[in-house]
Amino acid sequence: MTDSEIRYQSLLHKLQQRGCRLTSHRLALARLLSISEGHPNASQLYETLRTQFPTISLATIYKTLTLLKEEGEVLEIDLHSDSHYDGNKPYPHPHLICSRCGAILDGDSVRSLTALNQEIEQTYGFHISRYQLVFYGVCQSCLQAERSA
Amino acid sequence: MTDSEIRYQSLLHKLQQRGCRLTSHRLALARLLSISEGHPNASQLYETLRTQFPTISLATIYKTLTLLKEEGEVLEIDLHSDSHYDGNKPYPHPHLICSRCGAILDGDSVRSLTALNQEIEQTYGFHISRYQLVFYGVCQSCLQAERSA
DNA sequence: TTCTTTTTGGATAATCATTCTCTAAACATG
DNA sequence: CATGTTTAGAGAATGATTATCCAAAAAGAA
Ligand SMILES: [Mn+2]
Ligand SMILES: [Mn+2]
Ligand SMILES: [Zn+2]
Ligand SMILES: [Zn+2]
Repeated sequence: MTDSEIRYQSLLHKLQQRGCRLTSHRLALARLLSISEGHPNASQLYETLRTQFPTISLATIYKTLTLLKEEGEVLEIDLHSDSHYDGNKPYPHPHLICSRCGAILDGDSVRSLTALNQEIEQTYGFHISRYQLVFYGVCQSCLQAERSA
Repeated sequence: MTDSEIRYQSLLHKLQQRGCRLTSHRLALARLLSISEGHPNASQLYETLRTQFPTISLATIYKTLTLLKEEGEVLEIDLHSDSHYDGNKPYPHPHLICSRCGAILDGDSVRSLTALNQEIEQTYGFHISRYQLVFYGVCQSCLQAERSA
């Protein structure tokens, strides 16, 4: 069983547990989220699904995303113009956004994050329940392309 | 000269440098930003100013905020529903948002932030130009109020 | 100063992501 | 199959933000 299939089953399981009807639209969205490497927004999900399901509505995308968010199976990333979604790593983790190519990259695998969280809790007596960390700049491949040009 | 007056003069200076007209509306907004301890959003600024300047428009607030953002004198904090603004610390710094009382607190004075930035640049070969870090949770005073209750 | 030309502040209208509402379809039960 | 209940999802509404455009202010000519 591949990673994305495990993810897909997990999404379905949570929807079922909640007693939601597993319609073809919802199944297709869950699959798309589980196979998406990037971090699509609602419109991108909509446009992709519309080719196979011409009658699907944007509101259905939003409502199902909200369900999956509430079940902790999808992470919402609030950006300036809209929200993007991560269906593979539904826990808080840093994201790197390239201002050249627009890519939204995962920035987990940083050790110093736990230290930062601890320092915040200690310094400010603040009890953290969740965080959102976004870095804006230029990604590795864009930097390399620039250098070799 | 108080801190907020220094800040006020700095805002005015940048608007002048840019060749902007220093209207009463703009002066009032600059002053309000410089004396605000919290992190108001556009509507809050609007409502506050409207008592003294009944003809001011929300669009004027937004346009002046954009000017000051471009001049690096105001930091915009993108949150889920709207943007909030910091006219006193216009450089990126962490914010702590309390889900009980709604306060948006400054979370500068954390040493581990530079380590995190360095780790991101090294691990991912990403060139950071700016970041936004928001912690959600419960603030110190709300925790204390809860304990003593 | 007075008239003309140019700039731009800011009120109003438009936009667009997101949410609300309500109908029609799916489900359960007898 | 009939009848009552739930809910998916299409279309309408909302609300923060942005674009447009007119009037007022500045600049320049005479
Ligand atoms: Mn991610
Ligand atoms: Mn701040
Ligand atoms: Zn890039
Ligand atoms: Zn609080």
